[in-house]
Amino acid sequence: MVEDDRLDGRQRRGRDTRAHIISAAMEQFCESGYRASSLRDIAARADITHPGVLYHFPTKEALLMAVLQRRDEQGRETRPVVGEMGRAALASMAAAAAHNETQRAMVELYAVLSAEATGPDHPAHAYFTERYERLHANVLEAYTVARDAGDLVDDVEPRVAAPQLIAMMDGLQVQWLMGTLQPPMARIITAHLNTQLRVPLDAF
Amino acid sequence: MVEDDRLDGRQRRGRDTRAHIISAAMEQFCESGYRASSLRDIAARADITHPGVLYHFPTKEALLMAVLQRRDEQGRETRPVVGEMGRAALASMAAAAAHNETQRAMVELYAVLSAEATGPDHPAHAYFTERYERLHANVLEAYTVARDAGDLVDDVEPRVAAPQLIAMMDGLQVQWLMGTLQPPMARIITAHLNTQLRVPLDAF
DNA sequence: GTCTATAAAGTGATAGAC
DNA sequence: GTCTATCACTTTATAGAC
Repeated sequence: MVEDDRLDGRQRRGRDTRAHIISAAMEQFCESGYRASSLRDIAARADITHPGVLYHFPTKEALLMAVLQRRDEQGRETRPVVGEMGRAALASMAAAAAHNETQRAMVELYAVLSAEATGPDHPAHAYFTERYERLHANVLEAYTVARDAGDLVDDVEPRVAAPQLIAMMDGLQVQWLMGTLQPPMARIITAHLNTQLRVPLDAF
Repeated sequence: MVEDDRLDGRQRRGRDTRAHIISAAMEQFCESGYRASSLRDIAARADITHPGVLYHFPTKEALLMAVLQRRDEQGRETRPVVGEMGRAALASMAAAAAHNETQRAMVELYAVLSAEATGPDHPAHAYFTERYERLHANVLEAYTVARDAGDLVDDVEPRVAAPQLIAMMDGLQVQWLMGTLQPPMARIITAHLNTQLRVPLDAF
């Protein structure tokens, strides 16, 4: 019988090439965005040729979607909000900001891609509108629950506070990537939340 | 004597072709960003061929810088802050947000470009770091003056409040472009400023 | 000052060998 | 499953006519 995962010929890595390509694409998209990244750049990073990449992903766009999907699967960032309630969910947003500071490549990917995907014709446009709507719904609920629990200062309106918080996190990431941000992102987000919460969060 | 601005031959528009090209490039960059815009696209908009464009601007990068420079010259947006003091300067940020809502193309240009320009190798990287530093300095001073005039709630730290406000404005623009923002940007910014000011601004 | 023509390089994608 | 070779196209930029 023939071994199913033999490594003869050029088949060096067995079969998880697919996962390896996604990692390479992730790095490349992080550095240059989607449009400016070529399949050849990505292929080179994965130690393969570009038709090799296209064997696993029919188009460049399919590869992009695979990258975004993999990112979603491995969780983080919007996930912590789900399942937690009110004040705790808000605190986890500050934690996410702290976590982001250790993930420059990921932050870059989302900053560049979400701006690119602003145009309705961009292949990731639907992905990002859905992502923003989901995120907004989660944060809105967090503020609503916190208010109903009496955790918020009086004049905080969830419908205004939710887009504010999301915007602040996104905007800080650009300043941070640009290198023009002085204090840590988490500290700035915590300070913002502390103006809305009756009992302040612990500082980061 | 030969007329200096004669219109013989193909020289239809006299000499302000240069300005015309910049306008065309501005529109194109707005819609597609820098990297995805080709000189042919821009040339077509200016009713010219692409070598015609390259006669006036040696490289695509030079054209980009001309677009950004022209934008700075015709003022707006960061300008109102200069010369105004404290509370008034902060109010003008909310006014800028309102103004932006009538300038989708411009907002798009800056959102896409500032994310692209995050990478140190991008041709507009220096432009944007300088821009952010200048903006930060202006907003920082606005908060400092406002605080010293007793216009601010007690625990507002200018060094934290400045990046917060800038981030919120940038982040809201992405949500707005994406089409996932419910209330008007100006209202959201005004609400934020009103949590910091002793006497609230008029609503927009 | 603007054109046509073209160079030189890069793009996503396909065909077919191994 | 990955390669080489290549297609059809687009890109920035240049040369030279008018």
